[in-house]
Amino acid sequence: MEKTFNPHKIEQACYQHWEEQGLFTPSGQGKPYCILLPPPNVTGNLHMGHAFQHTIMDALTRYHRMKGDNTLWQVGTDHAGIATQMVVERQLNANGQTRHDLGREKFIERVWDWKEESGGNITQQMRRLGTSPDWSREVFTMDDSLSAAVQEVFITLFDEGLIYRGKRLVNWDPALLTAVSDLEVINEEEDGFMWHMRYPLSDGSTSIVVATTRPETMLGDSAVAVHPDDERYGALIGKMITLPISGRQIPIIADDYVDPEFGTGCVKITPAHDFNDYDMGKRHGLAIINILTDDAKINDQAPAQYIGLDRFDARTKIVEALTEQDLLVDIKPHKLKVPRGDRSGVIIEPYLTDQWYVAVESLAKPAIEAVESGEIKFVPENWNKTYYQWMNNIQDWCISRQLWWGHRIPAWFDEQGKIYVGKNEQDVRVKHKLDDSVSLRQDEDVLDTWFSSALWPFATMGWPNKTPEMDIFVPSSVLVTGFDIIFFWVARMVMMTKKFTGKAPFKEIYITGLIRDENGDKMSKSKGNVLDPIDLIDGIELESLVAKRTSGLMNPKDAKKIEKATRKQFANGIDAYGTDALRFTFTSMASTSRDINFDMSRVEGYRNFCNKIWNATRFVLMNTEDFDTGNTGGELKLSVFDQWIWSSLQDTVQSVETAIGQYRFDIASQHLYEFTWNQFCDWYLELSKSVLNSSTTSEAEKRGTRHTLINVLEHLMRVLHPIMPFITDEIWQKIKPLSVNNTEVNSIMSDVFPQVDLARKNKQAEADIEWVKAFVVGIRNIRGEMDIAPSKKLPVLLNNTSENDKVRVKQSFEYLTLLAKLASIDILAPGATPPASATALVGEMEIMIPMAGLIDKDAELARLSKAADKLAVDIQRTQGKLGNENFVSKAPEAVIDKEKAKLADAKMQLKKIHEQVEAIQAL
RNA sequence: GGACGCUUAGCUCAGUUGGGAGAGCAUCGCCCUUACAAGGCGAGGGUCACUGGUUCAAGCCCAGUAGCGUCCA
Repeated sequence: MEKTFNPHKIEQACYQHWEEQGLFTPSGQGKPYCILLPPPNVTGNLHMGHAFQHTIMDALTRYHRMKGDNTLWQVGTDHAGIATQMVVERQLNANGQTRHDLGREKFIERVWDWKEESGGNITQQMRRLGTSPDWSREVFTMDDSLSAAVQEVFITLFDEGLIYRGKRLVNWDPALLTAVSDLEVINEEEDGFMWHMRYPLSDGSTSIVVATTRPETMLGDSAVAVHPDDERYGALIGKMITLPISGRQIPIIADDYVDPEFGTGCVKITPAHDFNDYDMGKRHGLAIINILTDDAKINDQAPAQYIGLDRFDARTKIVEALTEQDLLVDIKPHKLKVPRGDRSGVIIEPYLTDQWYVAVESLAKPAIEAVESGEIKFVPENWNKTYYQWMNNIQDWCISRQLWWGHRIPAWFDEQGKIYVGKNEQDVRVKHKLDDSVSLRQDEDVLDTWFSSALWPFATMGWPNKTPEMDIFVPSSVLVTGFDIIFFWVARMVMMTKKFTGKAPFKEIYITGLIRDENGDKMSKSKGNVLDPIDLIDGIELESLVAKRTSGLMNPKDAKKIEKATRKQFANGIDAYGTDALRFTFTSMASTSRDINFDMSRVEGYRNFCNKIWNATRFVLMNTEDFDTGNTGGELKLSVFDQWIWSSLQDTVQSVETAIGQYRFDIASQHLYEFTWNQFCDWYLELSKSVLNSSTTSEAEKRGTRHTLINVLEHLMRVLHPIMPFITDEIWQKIKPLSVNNTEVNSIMSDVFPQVDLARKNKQAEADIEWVKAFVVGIRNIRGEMDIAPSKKLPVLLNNTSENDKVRVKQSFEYLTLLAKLASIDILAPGATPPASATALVGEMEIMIPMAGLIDKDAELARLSKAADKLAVDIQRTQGKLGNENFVSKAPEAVIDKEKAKLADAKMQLKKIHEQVEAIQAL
């Protein structure tokens, strides 16, 4: 083995082996365990959030697989209507073409070509992360099987009256010319203005001033609203206004939606161009006047001079016109939330169009009940509030998109506009008895990508066919996802799965935190703080990192700032930390908090952890490879520390299992780290040297320790495997032949997770080793504080020893000497006068290092005085408690006893220190 | 405006049913000790945001204040 762990050398070959051997497919035996991968966007790249969640899903998958469950991680990608269409359109644009030049059919062929060539990027990146989904079941939301499910669901819902067509306001992207979902609209605060405009009353009596952020929409105003209780305007309610520019007559209405404090207290109402105004318009029966075209230009509803103007040019012209007519009262700077399309970046318009909707009310009810009844549990539980809040205010779902790429809506219109829904035109004709004299035209629109994603839990299992998977893997075990898509995806899956299978889509929903940068900022391209998980695995040069972060920015002006910050933070680029270190970092950070600030120094720490494991293995192999480990018989004599490490391992396995059961991967990771580094490496390996390198230990003892070395390590690799798949398999391949594990499987991932063996628990051995540690630490302490070189071997005297101490000294002599670097250990006879010494306590036993020639008198006095101060504080506090009548009468007995013991111990220690101080001062 | 969350060591974070404040990284000192300098040994470092309450006892429970954040409208 090389001296340093080199992840790059092992990972890819290891993964290839797993995949070629088909190790990711469900065993077909045992309890079903299933995780559904939230299908990533086929155009996407693996980002830190994916890497984090995929690590958790993979750890769960590997753990359950090793526990013997029939484990399926269902994988696939989502066709991402807009994103994918845009990618391909951009390629066409580069050649001076548009999708219209190709026509719909040819364009869709081009998209499929693109998907075949480049659509697998993210799944390749998942492989780099070591994930173990069943690739043989990988699906794509546009596959025939899923498309069939989409059609079936659409037709059923339509036939039941739960899908309908309606004209209402939607989020309209005027660049992409499609409706978009709320999820695809980013509302961010931007600087704008509030224009105060004067509207004269038709009777010429007076005028009122309205305030708006969008003056151009006045062309579509159909009322002015005031609060019914607003005394300023009460007399005007019901009067008419002559709208400037268009000259239309509109009423002044009263509605308590109006906030009298905001602006002038008068609000212009434009039902066709604002969601709130639309609702108010419906309440008051106002005209809905659409003044825009699909691409957000002024349409022919407006006076001639404005027709065809872009919405922002129209704004300028209108403001000018109002100024000329002296109707513009004021322009105030104003911060407002501006909705922008996340793909196009343009401002989204509320726009009146014909769309398809799902009536969700009847679907929502069972979905709410599924959580209320505990059939589905959120982890952490608190997220169910967010879920309820949304589900109880749920709106009908707009499912149509004006795109070419996606599941085309299976609806046909005849010449009168009557709607027929069916699988295809033939099916529709048969179903509705339409002969060829009726001409039918299919709806041009496609379905929202989330519509197919909502069917993921059962469509991936073969629905609408009756398949074994439908029985075995529905409901799935747990959904691992971020809170940002509870509404858009999670809730919809629950509704659809309940509706079409009667079952829940999953039993638990583990909501992970969101990965942010080390300052708590969201990672984004425009901030230039994005980390690519693959770069953390493979490493990246500074120049490449700068180039990557500054290219393709929406706002190229940010490049300078980003470059500067990047050069500062990553002066030497990023090291190659390897997949296992990255995964361990993610699990270590997976606590219950909802924001996770990703700290690069943690990755480095866990890379070092990998190296520690690697080197511990080197040590174990050096001492077992060419030796008898007792596999083929021969007496095994386990030392106290052999028994202790086995005992300690049981606790670790138990803790890890408990933590995983509660989705506390941070706790699981901490136990693994602590055991591996602080117990196994720091103590056990050191202790083992006393047996292995000694000429006085028997062959049976050596065999016992070698046996323990190799087999504890072999167990440990299996416990670590779910989180660190590569290094554990690599090591396991080397050490397994030397261990007692005689499994036939050819990868650790197919082996079993170690079972807690209570017979290996050994309280006596644990207590003995705790005593040894206290002994050794006591001496190291003195050595460290007195600056005594580690190479200097020390003579040690023991005073005030109990029988138990004497037994332990005898038992542990070899390794005490080795670990504490001792020259000798002598037990003082009772009543003997010890020489002046530096001392440490193990219980009541005093460990004494004679000062002569070694220890400075003043330094030792200072050390003792510091310890005495600490004890004095403890004693005072404890005495105070025990002196408190209320405490003694009301606190539980156990707590009181504990305090008493604490006090006695501290007093004993302090007494000894005082004796020491006296002895040394007397020198 | 409504809902939720956060504030613990220099930094990033744990802290179970209330009962002696923890980890990693960073810092300081000593050490190339035959697995590991990506290491070993030792040390220092906290008014648990603030105020009040409940309790024998509060980082933890309750009320309020301040600051920060997210989602919804």
